[in-house]
Amino acid sequence: MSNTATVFIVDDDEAVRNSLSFLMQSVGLQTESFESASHFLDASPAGRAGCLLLDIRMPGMSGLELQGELEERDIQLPVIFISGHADVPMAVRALKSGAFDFIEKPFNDQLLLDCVQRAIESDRQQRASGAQLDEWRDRLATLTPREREVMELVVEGAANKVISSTLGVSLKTVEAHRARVMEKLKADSLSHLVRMNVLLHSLQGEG
Amino acid sequence: MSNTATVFIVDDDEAVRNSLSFLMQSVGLQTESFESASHFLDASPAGRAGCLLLDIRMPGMSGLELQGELEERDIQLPVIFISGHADVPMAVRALKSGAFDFIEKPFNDQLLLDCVQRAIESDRQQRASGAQLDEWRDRLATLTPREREVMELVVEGAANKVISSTLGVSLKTVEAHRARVMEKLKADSLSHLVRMNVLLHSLQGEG
DNA sequence: TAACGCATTAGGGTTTACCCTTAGTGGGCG
DNA sequence: CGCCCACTAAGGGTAAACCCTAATGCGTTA
Repeated sequence: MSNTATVFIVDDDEAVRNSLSFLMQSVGLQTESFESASHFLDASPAGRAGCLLLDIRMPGMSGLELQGELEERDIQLPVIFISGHADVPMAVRALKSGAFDFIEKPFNDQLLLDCVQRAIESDRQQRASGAQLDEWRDRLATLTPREREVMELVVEGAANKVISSTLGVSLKTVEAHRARVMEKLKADSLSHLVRMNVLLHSLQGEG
Repeated sequence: MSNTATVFIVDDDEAVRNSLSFLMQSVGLQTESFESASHFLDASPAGRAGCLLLDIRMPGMSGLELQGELEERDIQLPVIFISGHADVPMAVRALKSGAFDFIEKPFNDQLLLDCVQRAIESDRQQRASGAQLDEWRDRLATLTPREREVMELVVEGAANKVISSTLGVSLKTVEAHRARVMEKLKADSLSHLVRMNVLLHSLQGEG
């Protein structure tokens, strides 16, 4: 997996791409440039770490449309918009759609580099916590329907006795399911189990 | 407590204030107008529900400065900026500082009303969950230092035996502290206790 | 059809948590 | 000084959770 941070550059103007790419490489950042949104999407950047420098006004798919498409495809990459002819509504829409920043040309080189570094760091943290959540989701997927049912009641704070009467099964059955839940989820304690679930559900509701 | 949603209007232009106020009242919204940021702050809007329509360019304290001051004072009110002479950096700064929206004059009446309704609804939900968190914080404050210490270990998943050796006290003492923790926090189960803590800590880290 | 995974039940034993009562010590306060 | 509170600790009992083993029925799949 290419986990090295990459600064993706999408701009229809070759001079701009080269300029940005040069600037990024001057501080040791790895870059990949694309002349259009569709070229970028074709390169399937899913799973790649880093950030995206995106021109907002381009022939074909616009920057805002590409941002929407990335959202659609669950490709989480911090997007820094760069535009020379931007108006306020554009900037507002971009930021409300989750853009990391919105920078006007001409820009200050150092400010852009700082912004890129923050975006990359943000992406890194996002991926770190995301990886943990993915692992939990994978483990959760290995539970049988019955086990998941028992788990939910356990997390809600129900005692085994309550769970057994709720599900209409014996106490011993609940104990068996519960033990398998703890084992499959690699939860070493009840609090661990509850924390997993709370964090999974809270992020599930947001995203 | 005045829990009715109020649309606060802060603009140095009386004509604009009247116009906005009239528009809001036309759909039954309660309004309060202020000619400057400081007048608004003097009215101590802390705890009031609703949203804030804020002109970005005013004599004295600017809209952006007022937004910062509200943040400083922990006054959480969705801010909708309204400006006739805004540039992109202003809008970017406002939104990155947490503004609910940023609207340019001249604006479409219906769009602004929709925005205000969304802001009020957002504020309502924020307050609902905030009230629960405040109650938990209050209960947490009633714990003695030792009780809090025990609670943290319990939440981390440590068994009483482990806690007793960690703190260097007897098992019985831990049981006593633990029982008082559950009682004071009105936690009816271990999962309840863990959920409280996770939610409190996750929001503590963000805000 | 045989093997497998799944859900279910069960016994027996160990460990842990929970509940109630009692009680000693040290600190701060009226 | 006496009182309240935090912290400590104990005994003793009940309930719940945890661990290991074992068995049955029921679908699906190899």
